[in-house]
Amino acid sequence: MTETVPSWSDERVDLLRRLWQEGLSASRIATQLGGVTRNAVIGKIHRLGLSGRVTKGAEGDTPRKPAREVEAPTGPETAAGAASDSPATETTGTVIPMQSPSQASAPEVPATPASVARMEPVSLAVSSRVTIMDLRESMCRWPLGDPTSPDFHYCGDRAITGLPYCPQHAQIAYQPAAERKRDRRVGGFR
DNA sequence: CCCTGATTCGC
DNA sequence: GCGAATCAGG
Repeated sequence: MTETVPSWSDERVDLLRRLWQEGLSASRIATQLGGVTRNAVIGKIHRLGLSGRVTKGAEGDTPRKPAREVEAPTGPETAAGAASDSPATETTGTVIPMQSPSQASAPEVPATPASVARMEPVSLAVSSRVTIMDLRESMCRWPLGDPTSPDFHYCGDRAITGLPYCPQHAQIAYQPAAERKRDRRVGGFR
């Protein structure tokens, strides 16, 4: 099978854009895309020019940090690098509408997870149903409920590092042979 | 320790 | 262009 997932196909880039715009973290986007790390996602985000999701117009003053200061010439020439820092005018003071007019397929309110969570009153019967979307590397993947049901979700608790399950479910999943030894009955499992 | 994004730089 | 390594922070 030639399941090649080489570069950023249009579909993947599109998905990346939407997920990023929706506020998902880079690691989660990477997990969902598959085959890429969060670094790749972040790198692509920057290359696409949509870095820095603006959530707060006022504060949130994030001073640009050097991040990597391998060799510092510590000379007058450093001004050259620093001068070319502001590519575009920042701090316009205007709130970003970020509502593209050509944004088809958005006739109604998109109702992003964030907005839903915000307007969450008290009428949420199910407490935090961890779906496949919410699953992360360090979350317990113990399935709960009927996989064919829309109610299906995962445990979602903190998984033991290196294991797919939380301590409780890992205990169920990995029962020591020693304990089963004396409890072993003839003719079948269970 | 878990996570987040930002940046640099070798490929 | 890509992304691992790294940085810097919550």
